Amino acid sequence: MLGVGPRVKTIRLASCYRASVTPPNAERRNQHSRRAILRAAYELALELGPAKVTVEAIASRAGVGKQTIYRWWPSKGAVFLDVLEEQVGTVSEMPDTGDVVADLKTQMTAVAELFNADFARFYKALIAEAQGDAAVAQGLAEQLAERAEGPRRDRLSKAQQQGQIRADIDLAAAVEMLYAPLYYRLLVGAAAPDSAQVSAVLDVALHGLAPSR
Amino acid sequence: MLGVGPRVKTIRLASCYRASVTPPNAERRNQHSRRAILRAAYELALELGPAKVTVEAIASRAGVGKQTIYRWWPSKGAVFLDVLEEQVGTVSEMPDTGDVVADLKTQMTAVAELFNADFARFYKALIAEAQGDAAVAQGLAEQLAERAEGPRRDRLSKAQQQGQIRADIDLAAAVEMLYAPLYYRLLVGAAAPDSAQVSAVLDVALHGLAPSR
Amino acid sequence: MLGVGPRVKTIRLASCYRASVTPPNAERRNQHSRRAILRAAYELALELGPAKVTVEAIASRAGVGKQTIYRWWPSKGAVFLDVLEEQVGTVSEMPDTGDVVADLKTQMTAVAELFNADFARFYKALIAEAQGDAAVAQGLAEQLAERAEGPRRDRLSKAQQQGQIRADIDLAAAVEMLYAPLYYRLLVGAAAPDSAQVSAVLDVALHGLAPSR
Amino acid sequence: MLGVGPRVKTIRLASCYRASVTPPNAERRNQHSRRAILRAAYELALELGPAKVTVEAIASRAGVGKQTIYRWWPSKGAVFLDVLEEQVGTVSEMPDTGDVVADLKTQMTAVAELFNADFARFYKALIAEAQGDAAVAQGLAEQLAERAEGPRRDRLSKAQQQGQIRADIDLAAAVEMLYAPLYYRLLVGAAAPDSAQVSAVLDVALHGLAPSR
DNA sequence: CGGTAAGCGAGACGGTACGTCCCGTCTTCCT
DNA sequence: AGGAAGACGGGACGTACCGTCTCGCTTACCG
Repeated sequence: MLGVGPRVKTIRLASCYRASVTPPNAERRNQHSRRAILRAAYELALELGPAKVTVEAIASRAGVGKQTIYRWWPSKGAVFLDVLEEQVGTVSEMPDTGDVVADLKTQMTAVAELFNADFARFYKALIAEAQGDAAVAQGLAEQLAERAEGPRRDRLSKAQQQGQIRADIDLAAAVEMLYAPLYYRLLVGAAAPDSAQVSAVLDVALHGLAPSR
Repeated sequence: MLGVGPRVKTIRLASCYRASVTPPNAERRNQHSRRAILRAAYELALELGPAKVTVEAIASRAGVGKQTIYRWWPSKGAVFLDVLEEQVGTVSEMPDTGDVVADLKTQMTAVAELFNADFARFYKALIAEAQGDAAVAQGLAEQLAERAEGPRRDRLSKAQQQGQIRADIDLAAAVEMLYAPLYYRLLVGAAAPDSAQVSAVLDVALHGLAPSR
Repeated sequence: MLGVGPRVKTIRLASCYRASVTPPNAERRNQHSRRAILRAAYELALELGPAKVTVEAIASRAGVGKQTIYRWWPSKGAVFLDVLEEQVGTVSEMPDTGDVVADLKTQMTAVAELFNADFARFYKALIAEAQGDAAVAQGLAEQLAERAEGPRRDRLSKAQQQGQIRADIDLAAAVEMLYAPLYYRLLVGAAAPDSAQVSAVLDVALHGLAPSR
Repeated sequence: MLGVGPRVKTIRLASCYRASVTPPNAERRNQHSRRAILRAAYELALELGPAKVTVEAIASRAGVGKQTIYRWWPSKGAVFLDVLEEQVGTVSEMPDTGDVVADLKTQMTAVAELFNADFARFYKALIAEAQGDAAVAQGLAEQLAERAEGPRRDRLSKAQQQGQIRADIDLAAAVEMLYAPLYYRLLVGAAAPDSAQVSAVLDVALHGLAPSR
């Protein structure tokens, strides 16, 4: 019957990456298949919308065996995470013209536009996936912290040193306040993020809610 | 003999047309079952974590036929939305002591605590569900807009009239800036929201990033 | 909120068009599973009686996924038909001692006994299934014609050539007359078939109703 | 919840008719509903084919509440049995012209025609139902014995007394031999019964298989 | 330079959950 | 009280995917 022969190569370890005793040899990995899988996953997320992408559909679209996916990624969400890494390079850089307000406006607007584009469907799929898969959640958080929040915090830090920003500001909180509204609208809001929102947020963030003395 | 002839496969629902059907008579609805279903859905979301709750488990836990769920809700997410409506009444009220900053701190801290409690797992399940179900997404957005953002905006509006807040502030943006960081951490951040975050956010929000003249 | 909008109901499969799909690869079929399924179906038909056997019970008893049944058989009845094919070999052979009357008595008694044994419950289940499934009905008829009636007709034909049976007899009708009473009692009669019935039938069949000249 | 209030009026007794402690008052029975139910059951059996008729469909077609069916019949099969009683009167009479062979041919041909007509679908539905419902099986057997076999046996008996049939014939077996082939073809045969079959059967039955001395 | 072991495509397998249909019981309201 | 209507708890249906497991087939390395 099925299952005879040498088995139990892998030990289940749900929330953690790869636990096979004989991991696949990465050097022999077929890069063509890898790219086809990432591409298919991205396309399908755009086409079908978040949460309707299946592993079988990815494999089929990529012209790949299902096992090839499971050999290299522990879950569908992990594939999505890899896709993300390839897609978001574009907006993770922070411009630096010397004018921090202008730079923030530039970059926040770019993010808002990204969240309005096709990419939004994919990103929502990934975040939904993360709610049920701790490894994906962690990967997403790390990606966000290192690739997105880091440069933003650095930019604010520089501005702070230049005196464009108050010295006693908690920069992490500042970054969250500036960008979280964009994520909020993406994930739970009725409206999509736009440049009007960016302007309003920047206005409040710069001058504060308190009336001027 | 059997099985000869062309293999057939039925087409996915969506590609067949749909016809409306007499809706169930709401007056005869069994309120006991309704409550048992909402209760079971909430408990299971807490116990199993987001994305592992099944309709069958809800029905079984509630001592109810599956059809009774499908009769009254179009999807699992819709059940979650109804649960939400029953659960969040507690934090949707906005205190009004006359001191808007103190009130915000009180209420934001309450929300942060809620997002740290069991409720967080449930809320994440709901938001994940919303990514794949447009009706749930819309319901969630409406719930948020009407029950949560509305009172908050109203409170800020009153404070604005009292001169505690600048007159030229976009209140919707302000509310988003204050609360979005909490949602951001709940859904995508590495850390959970806490009172330190609340303090930092309020500090930035009140006095702004710009250095005092 | 949720659930507003027109209630919808999906249309029954039959009214949607069907599309053929790649059939499974018969070479890779797991013979162990196949046998376990046939065995489980037979056992359950005996234990639970006709019409209480479910596909889920067969799959569970066989230690098999439901899909493995649906992959290889179009319906529960088709499984039963395959079981039949494996079970009835025993009584489909026709003895040939040279004395056609003795041979008929031997074989008809064997059939009567089969219809009194556990097998009867199974056979009734199959025939009931056939009433609602044209493919099963056809398969059953073919099985009967080829495996049962054929050899019987052949035996009578040989006897006819040997002068043991009138030359102008319609052999198909003769076979039906001899065996149909057994099926009749199995399916609709109050009493079960027995050797007394066999004797009575043979007596009438041999010498006819008409008084001797 | 459901099920509070006075309950347990009826005791389940699967294989037996009616076991309510307070049976309904037959005098107050709505004869209009009764007829509508029988009529709907018959029509649906013809239209949908055997085994696809549901109680809900009968109730709906008859413009009747489901409970009205369950109040007066223990099962769907019992309804079918009642329908049968109304439908088969026509062919249960046995003609008596004095010529038993002619009479048999007349009546067997009538039965064969009935089994070719729409009625066949209904009758097959009933017999299929009987395989899974002992009460229906018993009712069917009784109906058959009393209404069909009885008159036929009586006719043969009379012919026997008149010397048209051998004195030492087992009349029950004779009746079975004559009519069982018709049922056989109806239920499991490939071909439908017809007048050619009737003639062939009568030929064999009258003169026997054995060669004339 | 031919053997062998890995990655690969394909897809069958044991499962779980889906959303639907229908069962037989029940409750409500109407006649 | 009987009946039309239909909500209810339950259970089976046939389908979609899951993640695991063979199968042959390249393909690249190694003896």
